[in-house]
Amino acid sequence: MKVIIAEKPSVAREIAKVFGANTKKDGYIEGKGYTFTWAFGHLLQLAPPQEYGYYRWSVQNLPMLPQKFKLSVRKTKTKDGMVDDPSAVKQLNTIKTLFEEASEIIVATDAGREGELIFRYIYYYLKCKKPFKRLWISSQTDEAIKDGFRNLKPGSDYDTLFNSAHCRSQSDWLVGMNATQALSLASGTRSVLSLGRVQTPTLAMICSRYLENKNFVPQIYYQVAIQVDKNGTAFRAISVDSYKTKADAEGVVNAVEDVASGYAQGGNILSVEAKPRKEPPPLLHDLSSLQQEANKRRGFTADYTLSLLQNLYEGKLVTYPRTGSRYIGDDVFATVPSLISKFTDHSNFGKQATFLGTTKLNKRSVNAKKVTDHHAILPTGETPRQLTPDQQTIYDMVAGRMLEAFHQDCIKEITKIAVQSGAKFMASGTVINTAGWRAVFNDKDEEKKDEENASLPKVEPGEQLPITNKAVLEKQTKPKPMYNEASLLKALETAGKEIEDEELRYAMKDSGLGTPATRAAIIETLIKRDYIKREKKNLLPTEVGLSVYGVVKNQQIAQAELTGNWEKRLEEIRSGASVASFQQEIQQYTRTITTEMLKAGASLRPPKAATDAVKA
DNA sequence: GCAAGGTC
Repeated sequence: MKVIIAEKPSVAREIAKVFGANTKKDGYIEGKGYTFTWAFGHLLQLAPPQEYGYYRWSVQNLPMLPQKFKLSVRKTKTKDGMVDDPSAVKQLNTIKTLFEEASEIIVATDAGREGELIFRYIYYYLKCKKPFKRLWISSQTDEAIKDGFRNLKPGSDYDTLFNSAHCRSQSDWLVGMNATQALSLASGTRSVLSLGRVQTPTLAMICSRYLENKNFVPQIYYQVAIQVDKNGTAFRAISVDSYKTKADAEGVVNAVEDVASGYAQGGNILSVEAKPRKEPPPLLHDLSSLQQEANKRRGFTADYTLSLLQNLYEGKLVTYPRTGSRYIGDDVFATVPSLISKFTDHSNFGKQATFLGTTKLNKRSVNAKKVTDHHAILPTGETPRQLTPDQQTIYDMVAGRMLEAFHQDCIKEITKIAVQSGAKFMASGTVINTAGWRAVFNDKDEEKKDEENASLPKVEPGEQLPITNKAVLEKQTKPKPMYNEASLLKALETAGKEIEDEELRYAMKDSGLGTPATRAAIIETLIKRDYIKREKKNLLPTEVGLSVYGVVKNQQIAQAELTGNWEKRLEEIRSGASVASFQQEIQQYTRTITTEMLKAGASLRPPKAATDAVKA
């Protein structure tokens, strides 16, 4: 019997369906001589410190450098503390039994570093010796699955990928566990002051932006606005120059030849420029872009959006949610027309779905090379029933984005009019000629914000028009805004883009900080540690967060570069480089950061603890 | 009591 193991039940079900296997058992599916089982993500993790004899938090134990790492069942929190997650224990037992009966194992965990780790940890934990082959596919259409099974790879082809995954895992443990204990112990408080490769740079970003914003000194400057009239249609133009003092601006405003000053037609049209601009549709959503959009439009937290999506996914209404790709392959694209046709009766965008049925689809979101472990989020075509209002919101964002992504370009005309009257003034306006993809949601709000003159009247160069109003505008330079969940998610995705070292920047180009699946959890961790808090839509550091930032801000652990550096080394390991030298470096860094935190953490001691320390 | 990674 061959056993196929997937990363999650949904994938195992898809594969079983292609084989025509449909005998459902507890924890697996049987049929056609195969058994299809699954994990629930990581069932196993690197064992916590106490399993190496580091029973209590103590400076004497630091740094904790286990000779050999152990694996233990994923833990879950109960009222009696951390216990083995019962669902993981049960599934592991199922897998164990199936592996014992197997002649061969086919590994169908996600095609990536963590997918490899999920399987190998299970395989080694169960001390399994059965031969295994690797299924390597990035979409779950019937064709992709069949094709993948015709091209099964030897399991050993992925040994170096496992090595890089294992190194990632161990390095995060070593640096995170040790730095956390060191800082917490040194601070003398009883609270946990956690540090890690991802959470600490994230905290640093929030704190540094907060301080930059708070210490920003706004500069006041002035501009002059005039109102020009063309046959009863007024438009506003702003001085091209800005002025340092109010007096300068008043000088300019006084020179404007407006009607009130006795000039019937004092506005001289210098030039009119009208340029058409094509605006291609947005790409399909990945998790992060959807979280950002839901936060902007509805104020949903990243965590809440993920949980709504998970509900929809479990209800088989949307495809896999924790994807980092905004593209689909040609195989999935082939199913898009029929997916779109399911929305022709939709109350909001039925009309656009019907229209798309009659036209050539835009293929901007179709690129198999940019599909990684999973493709972009799509509706499945199943009919939703009884969604909560928030679930409906998210579902509509997924479905609506699909319609947008395959729709036509939006064609705009951007008009700029230059007016001379004492000084030079400019008016600009945007007119949408063909809505294209923008017809789907028909949201005008977003654009109106920056385009005050949505449309401008037709004028010709050389025309002399009356100026019906004029005023001095007082303006201020603005600081970069504080982070909110949307802008932070974006920043995490693109973290590393500004790294100077080209190699490190390259190593991070496809990753950023954290992964789509973990970014929401990182934000929640920082909140749980009392490092940051939500205030209205913003994420602001607390006193604790700022003082931890003060201690670590110049350390490597607070820089996105650390991830870039690791990614570069991990990629080298994946292509065959030695594991030992990277492990040596990590051990050395663990010693360094532990010493540093034990020293620097003392500055976090509360006044009483500090006095006690002096007495002692 | 602690990381980051995955998922119900």
